[in-house]
Amino acid sequence: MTQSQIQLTLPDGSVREYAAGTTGLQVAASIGKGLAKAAVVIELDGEVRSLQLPIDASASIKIHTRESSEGLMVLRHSAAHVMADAIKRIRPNAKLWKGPPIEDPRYGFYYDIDFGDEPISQDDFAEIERLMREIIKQDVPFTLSTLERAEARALMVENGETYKVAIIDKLPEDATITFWTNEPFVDLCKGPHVPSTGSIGAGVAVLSLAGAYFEGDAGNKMLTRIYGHAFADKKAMEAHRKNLEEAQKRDHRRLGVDLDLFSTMGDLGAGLILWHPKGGFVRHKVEEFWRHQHLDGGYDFVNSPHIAKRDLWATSGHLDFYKESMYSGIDIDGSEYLLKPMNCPFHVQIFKSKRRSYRELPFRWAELGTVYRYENQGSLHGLLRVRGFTQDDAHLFLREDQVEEEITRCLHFVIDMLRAFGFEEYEMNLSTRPEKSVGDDAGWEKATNALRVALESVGLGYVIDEGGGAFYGPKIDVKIKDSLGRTWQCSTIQCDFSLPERFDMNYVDADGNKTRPVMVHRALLGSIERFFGVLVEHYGGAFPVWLAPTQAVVLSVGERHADAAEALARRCKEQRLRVDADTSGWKIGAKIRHHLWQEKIPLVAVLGDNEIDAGTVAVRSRKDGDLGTMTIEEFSEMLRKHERERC
RNA sequence: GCUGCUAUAGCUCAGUGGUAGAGCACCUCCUUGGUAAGGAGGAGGUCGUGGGUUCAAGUCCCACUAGCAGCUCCA
Repeated sequence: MTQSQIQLTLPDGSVREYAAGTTGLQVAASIGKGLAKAAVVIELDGEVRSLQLPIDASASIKIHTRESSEGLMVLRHSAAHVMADAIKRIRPNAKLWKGPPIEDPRYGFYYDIDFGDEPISQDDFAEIERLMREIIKQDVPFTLSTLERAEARALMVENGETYKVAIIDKLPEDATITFWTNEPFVDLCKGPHVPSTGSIGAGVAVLSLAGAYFEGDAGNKMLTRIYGHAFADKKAMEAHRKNLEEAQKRDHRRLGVDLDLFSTMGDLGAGLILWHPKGGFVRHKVEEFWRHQHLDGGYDFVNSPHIAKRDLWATSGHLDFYKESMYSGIDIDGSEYLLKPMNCPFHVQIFKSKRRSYRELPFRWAELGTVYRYENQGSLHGLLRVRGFTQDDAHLFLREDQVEEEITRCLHFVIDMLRAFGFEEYEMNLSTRPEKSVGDDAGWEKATNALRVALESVGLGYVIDEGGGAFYGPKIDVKIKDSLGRTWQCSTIQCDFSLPERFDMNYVDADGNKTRPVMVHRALLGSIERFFGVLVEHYGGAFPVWLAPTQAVVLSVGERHADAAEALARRCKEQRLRVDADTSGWKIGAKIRHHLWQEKIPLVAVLGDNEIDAGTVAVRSRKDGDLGTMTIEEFSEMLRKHERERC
């Protein structure tokens, strides 16, 4: 093989020979015309690269089409350039900062721009999109160029791109400064890009606009971030829009109003939740289940007040670390009391209320404790981010030799609990020691190891979040995936080296010596408010029979069936089944539509002449459709079965 | 907290300085029905709150409160 020949290994293992300097596009074309057309980028020895660049050395090669996630990332990056190009045409004085694609495929790409005194609004989106389509239609090639630092700087100064100049000035001495051009637009950029604007296709849209701090620092000036999205084709874009609509229909804030579950408005203040009777009932069922699980799991229940003297929070360290998110004091008899942001200091006080022996450990103390934290107004969000919420908190006080087993138990406990609510997929994180932290290396090592052993025992895989631990100890976070594939963080298991020290906790060990217990914080559902919000979105408001505030409605067909319907509902209620009767004058079709589809009640039981004669009901399920007729005994047994089996 | 947007009936929304509107929901009546909307009528609003401009403000301006999309933060 001469030096001017290179060998490219395809993903299927076959090897092809090309002249050095052949472009990715030419390689794709040599494999197939269709591939050349669909290709947007290649991967050479794992590095994603533009198709239009020459390949100089032998490598393994993979050609990504617009369908692959790598291909879409590049497509979106290129679309960001086209959007910037379009924006500069209507706002020539706008200064560009950065415009990357976004890893999470729910979002596409954005560009952060300083519009100065010529702001942009949503009304401009249509024009930006029109210009983008025009640029895409013109099929302008994306070309790479490299400039000397001085030239690069001069070019950006000339274009008025002060932010880009700043980026250049920050680049290391030996950095290669590259630009990508799609005439007439030039952008300081590493690439890679699609071959030409035409490759972006018709699946683009400008979607929203928001503020974003320069360099992501809240101390800096705020720029305008414009979000867009790009897909392989128009159809995929439409599918994405449909998805967004579906998510919107499931939005717990909307369902909270529609189904009369809870409210956040009213005159009580931001981030505070009113639980209406129906939401309150679901919460009751969740908490009832939670209590039963904890009793079975060897926990004891404790309770603590909402306020405590300032000193308690000074000792615990909360005042040092979280002062700005704690509510200001209440004066009681000349002492300052603070609203509790956490339950742990109280549980520590319970531990300290008497001398503890190693024989008593482990303690597993659980509390549904309501805490208050000041959250920035702008981050409040329905039930998911609030200022007052109830944690399903528990603290374990352990001997060192119990840590590994207890943490493993905890993690299994979490999974069992989440499964009951239909969450089957998890993402687990192990967060290790951050820079600013307390405790010694050996302690961190031991605790982190105990968490790792627990994670390995459940065998669901995990990701290490280096330095992501709390200042007082390492932690495991469990994220759940809902029915739309979105992830939510609820559960956390955290080791704590700080509080036992700060509160000088100890127990008497087998040798009669005072010994520090190990403390573990854990929350399974996290915040009941937040978990309920996730649950509403997960089920789309259609709670399963065991959780539903109303499990079934008996529908009378005509006036003469009203008494029988009322009687049946009453009989069910006597058996603690949550069954109502609808004896209104509506037609049967309208009743079914209302209860099953609008109120999202799991079951309806139709009662007319036929059923009364036979002593049956005609049952229809929201989930499974027509269940046919069944005796009243069979009907109530079915409800009881759902209740028992939590489905 | 920051940037932008928003606030009209229980809900969704229309109303571009000159006497507050629709659909759904609600109430009443008619209809007494057979598996995803029967019909008629009625009631319901200090237009988020407080200031200002104007002969006149739901509409324009300012502040506050609350919400939305992000950003920052999240023990």
